[in-house]
Amino acid sequence: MAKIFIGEVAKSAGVNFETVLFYERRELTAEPQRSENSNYREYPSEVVTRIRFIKLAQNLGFTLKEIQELLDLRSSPHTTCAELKARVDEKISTVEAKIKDLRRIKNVLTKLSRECAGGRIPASECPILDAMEGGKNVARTISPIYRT
Amino acid sequence: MAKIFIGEVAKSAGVNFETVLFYERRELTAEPQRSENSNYREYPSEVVTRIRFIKLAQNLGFTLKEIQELLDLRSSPHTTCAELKARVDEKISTVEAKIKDLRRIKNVLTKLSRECAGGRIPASECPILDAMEGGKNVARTISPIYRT
DNA sequence: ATTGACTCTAGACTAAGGTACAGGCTTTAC
DNA sequence: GTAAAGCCTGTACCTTAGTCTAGAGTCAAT
Repeated sequence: MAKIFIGEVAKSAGVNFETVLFYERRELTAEPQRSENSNYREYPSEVVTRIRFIKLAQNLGFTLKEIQELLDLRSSPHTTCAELKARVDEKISTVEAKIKDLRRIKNVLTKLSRECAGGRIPASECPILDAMEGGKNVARTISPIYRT
Repeated sequence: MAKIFIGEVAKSAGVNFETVLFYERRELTAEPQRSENSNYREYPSEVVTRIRFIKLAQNLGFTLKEIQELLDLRSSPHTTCAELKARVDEKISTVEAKIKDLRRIKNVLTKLSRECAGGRIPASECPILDAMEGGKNVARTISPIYRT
C-alpha cells in the first residue's frame, strides 16, 4: 500500500486537512507513522476509507462520539452484528422522534400563517404576533427546543 | 405598572435569572432602569411577556437571531403583517426541508437495519458496516449534515 | 447585628465540529 | 537558488444558547 501525505488524504476524502488532524486528535483515526527526515505523517491509503465512513455516518445522524463507539465496537473481536444493529435501531428511534416534533412545529406555524391574511395592515395588529404573544397558548406543548 | 426585580422576572417567565441577563446582553430585551441606591434592575412587568414570546418562538424553531429580527420588525412602524407572514412561511419551508432530510436518513437506516439479521455473527461481517464502508454507495445523497 | 436571600459585574466554561493562525521546517518546481 | 507549496506544532477562535463562578454589595427579617 502506497503511503500518502495528509494533503492527499484530505483531498481524497473530501475534507480539509485540519479535519484530518482533528480526527486524529479525537482518536477517530490512528496516529500515522512519520517519514524519517521530514517528520511528515505517512498514511496508508485505508485512512481515506475510514474518513469517508465517518462522514457518511455523520450524514446519517451519528455524532462523532457515536461514530467512535461504532468504530470501537467493530474493532472489538467479540462484537456481534446484533450489537451494531441495536445502535442503528436506536438512531432510527431518535430520528423518528425528531420528525414527529418537527411536524408538530410545522403544524403550529402553518396555523399561524393561515390566520394571517398577509395584507398591508401594520404588524402591530398581526394575528401571528398576537398568537405568539401567548394569548392563545399555541404551541406551548412542544417539548424540547429545536433549531432549524 | 409595578416594577419587579430580576428574580421575579425570571421566575414569572420560567427561565433562569442568568438567561434574563443574557437576553439583555443580546439586546433581545431593553436595558431596564436601575433603582436609586441599590443599582438593582427594575423591570416593567411587560418584560415577562417579551421573554415568554422569545421562548415560544424558540420552540417554534426560530433562533435568537431570527427572533431579534422578528421583534425589530414589529417595532418598526412600517412593517406590515405580510412581512411577518413571510418570515413564518420561510421558517415553514426550512422545517419541511429538514423533515424531508430526516425521512431520507430514516429510510437509509431502516434499510441497513433490515439487511442485518442481527445474529451472533461477528461485527466484521455485518452488512451494516459493509454498506456504510461505502461499497454500496448508500446514503451518499443526503446533503447537509444533521445531528440528531 | 447578623444571617440568608437577592443582586451586581465580569469573565470563563459547556457541547459539537471544526477552522484559522503564527512561526518555522521541508520539498518541489522553475 | 529561490520561491511556492506543503507540512509541522500549538493554540486560539468560531457558533449557539445559555450556565457557572468569584467576589462584592444590598435588602429584609430576626
